[in-house]
Amino acid sequence: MELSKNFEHQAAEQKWYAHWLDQKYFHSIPDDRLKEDRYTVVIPPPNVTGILHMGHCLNNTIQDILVRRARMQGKNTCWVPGTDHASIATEAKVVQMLRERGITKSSLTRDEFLNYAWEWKDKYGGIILQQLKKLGCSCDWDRTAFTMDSAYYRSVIRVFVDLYNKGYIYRGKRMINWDVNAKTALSDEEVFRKETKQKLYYINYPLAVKDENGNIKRTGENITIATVRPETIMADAAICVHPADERYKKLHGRFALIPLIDKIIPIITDDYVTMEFGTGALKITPAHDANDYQIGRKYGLEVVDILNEDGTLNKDAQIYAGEDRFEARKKIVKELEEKGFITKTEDYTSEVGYSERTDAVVEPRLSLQWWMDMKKISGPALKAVIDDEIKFYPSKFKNLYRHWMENIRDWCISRQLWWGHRIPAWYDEQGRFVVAENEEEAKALFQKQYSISNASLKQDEDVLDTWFSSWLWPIEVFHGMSDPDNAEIKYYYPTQTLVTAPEIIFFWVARMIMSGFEYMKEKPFSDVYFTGIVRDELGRKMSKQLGNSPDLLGLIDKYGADAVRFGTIISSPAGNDLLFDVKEESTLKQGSFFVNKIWNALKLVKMWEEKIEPGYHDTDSSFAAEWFANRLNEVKAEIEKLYAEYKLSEILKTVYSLIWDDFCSWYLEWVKPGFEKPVDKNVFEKAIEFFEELMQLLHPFMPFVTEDVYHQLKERNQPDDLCIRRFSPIAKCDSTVLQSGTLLKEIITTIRDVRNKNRLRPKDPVRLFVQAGRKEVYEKIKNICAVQLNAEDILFTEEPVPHTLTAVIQKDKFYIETKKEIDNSLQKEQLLKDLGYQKNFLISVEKKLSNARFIQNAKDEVIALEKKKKADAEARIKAIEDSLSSL
RNA sequence: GGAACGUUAGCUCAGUUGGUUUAGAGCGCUGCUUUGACAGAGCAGAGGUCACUGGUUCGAGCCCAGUACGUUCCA
Repeated sequence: MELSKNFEHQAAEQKWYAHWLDQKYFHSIPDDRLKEDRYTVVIPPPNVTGILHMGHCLNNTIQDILVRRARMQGKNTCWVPGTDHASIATEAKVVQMLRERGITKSSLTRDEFLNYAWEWKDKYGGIILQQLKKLGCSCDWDRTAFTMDSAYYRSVIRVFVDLYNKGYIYRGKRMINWDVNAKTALSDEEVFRKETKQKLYYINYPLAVKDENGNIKRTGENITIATVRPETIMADAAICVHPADERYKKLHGRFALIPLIDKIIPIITDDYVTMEFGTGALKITPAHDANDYQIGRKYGLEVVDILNEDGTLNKDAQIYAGEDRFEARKKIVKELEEKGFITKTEDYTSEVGYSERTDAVVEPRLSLQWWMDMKKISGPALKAVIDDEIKFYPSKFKNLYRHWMENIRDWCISRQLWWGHRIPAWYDEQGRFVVAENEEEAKALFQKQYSISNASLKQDEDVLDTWFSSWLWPIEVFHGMSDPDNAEIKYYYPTQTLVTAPEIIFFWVARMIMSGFEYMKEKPFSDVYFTGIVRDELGRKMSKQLGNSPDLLGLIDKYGADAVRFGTIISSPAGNDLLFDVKEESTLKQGSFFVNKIWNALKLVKMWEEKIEPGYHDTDSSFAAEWFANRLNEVKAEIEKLYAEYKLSEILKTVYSLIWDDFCSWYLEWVKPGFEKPVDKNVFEKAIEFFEELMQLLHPFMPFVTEDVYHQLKERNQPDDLCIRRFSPIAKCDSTVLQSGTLLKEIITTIRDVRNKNRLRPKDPVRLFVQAGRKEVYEKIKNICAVQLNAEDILFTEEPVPHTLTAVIQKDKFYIETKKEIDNSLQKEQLLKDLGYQKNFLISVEKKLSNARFIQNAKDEVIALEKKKKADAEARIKAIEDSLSSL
């Protein structure tokens, strides 16, 4: 069959992906393979609203590499795909869709809205899963899960009820991130911080004293505080200074008055205050700042909330009620200025939180929410990571994890949204509540707890944080919660490797570990591989906000999925961030060039097939095959080690070089038949065999081209596909053969260089004389040398050969005889340069060896090595000097 | 402000417990080579006082301290 000029990626991708699916290679069912012979991975579920960006591409390519390799190791391999329901993002999408149809959310009932939401989800949700197929991901699509599948939904509710009954979940008024436009609590990851220019206002608070009768009198003095939020002064509960701050020592325990409203507040001390910032005096506003809230709790300060849920001031503010917070700020500043309270205004830039969804400035707000007490559940999860029962790659994340776990804070799990798992709390008209899986049970509980039969109950309007469902992912994708102890959960749990982004180490990874120990009494996975952060060529993090993620599907279409996978992995060293050059697409080009190289090597080898002549034996190529077989095994052993450390980019580089350099540039050139020469059948078959193994090593990284080439190499009977071909065991390698190969390469390179430098054209024939100690080494490689160097003859000599070009390789001397005029000056220059290097080197070694303290302290083998270096250098110097004198 | 990590060739990175020839790779760059696998190529080459300053050591890219810069996370 005629091969196309280039690899046609579009057709091949479609063909092979369909074939793999058709053969059900990605489908796993529990079987009798041992525990160590199974490999399970659960996908970090992308948002159901998501579309493929670089982060997904990196993350899922890595998973696919690991999974494909495991499959080729003969393991029962199961990669579970799916999506999460992404409450906030999805609800926003649905609201937007409704708006386009002229419907407002407020005009709908909850059920009506949810109908629209499901409609949206069924129509547009999960596009990303289709995109993962384009990338070649070998997920078991029969297992596609969704965090709001009905069984999954029930499990989340059951977990909530269970944790509530254990006393881990409570309802409380606490500080949260509040989106004043969407009127919902936000999790921290839904808040993004932006450098924002602000003004820092210096405001005088008059000092006051209280007499025994509680009357307040101004002292006539002031204390000046600095704030960027003057509109919140009415909510101040104290002024705080550093206990060691000399300026304020005399004010400890005194009082001040809030300007404009003349409310008296205490002056307290805490070392939280930074003396150098502003005036060193800090206003404490517990209701409107998270840190101030902590201080307020510590000292039992009053909490005055002056904001409504839409960000306007309320009546407790006493002044400017009903005004928006930023309008109120302007007016208050004006009034403060007019009344002489403001002493100074400075420009000030700091990070301000904005809602990812509405871009509103996030308001720290006290709000009645559901919380989870994390200290009660975190213990085993911390221990498992500290003790390396769960291993982190790279391990630096262990510290980060430990720090977070040791300072863990309660988790706000409620969201003021409709799309999600509705909180199973039921309230009566008086606000009393019970937590139960359904209304019927709630009624029974009310009866039991409050002796009220048939209470009129209303379910909580809010839903749970999406992470409160995805933390059950490794369990519930196998129905371990909804159908405990079923055969699948017993077989697949715990999973092996979790591949995820470091950003969600707390939100997701830590919580999965906690839920794993809580509900399965066992870790959810053994290894966690954290990918780098994807950045653009300017070093900026790729994000939705910046819109600097490339169009992956466009790139796959242009360069092919294999090239995209190559480009992603090659620029992603383990444990480091990935700088993806979107502009030049340089690594994608490199990937597609690599595909082209492989394709051309295939064309070359296939051409030989027709030239096979039975009975023809090419003995010259036997060394080449012997060397390559050893080289292959050497690399296979290296790769094995690298996989154990998840050094995937290193593996890809190694295989790339093995294919391009060792196989194409050396091996194929060494066995290539001469012009119009026949081909030895053995040579051809060996080449095919090596090619197959190379494709196999590369397959996890570049599945399409490798599978295609595998089938081009030979006619195959089903089910002989590369995708499921078992790796052959790694044989020991013969270092003598490898050394001879290195010598051969060095000879070819060096003599080519000499030819180059002396302007000998490749076609100009030469004769080569070798003056070497061990001739037997040369017997094996000399014919290859002759062909590669276009040498008419290779002869041994005991004496320098006059009127030749010379070269020194290792300890051996080479004389190149040519009919062309020889320019000795170049030769001399080169040799002198080399000689200088060697002499300097020798001096440094001799210095070491003549140092008594070195001889005294260094290990024997180190000394022996230095002595060998010395001997080698001396031999080389002698060889170079001999060559020089023969010129 | 606190913490963690990093700083090696123009760019992106390797460099294993300090000694393995006065530092390696890929890409880029420079020169040469165009009819048989591939110019999306081949062959060769140039390019680095390992951020800085001290210290430990017979010996430091590697260990220690400090400085500068950068990134991330937490406030």
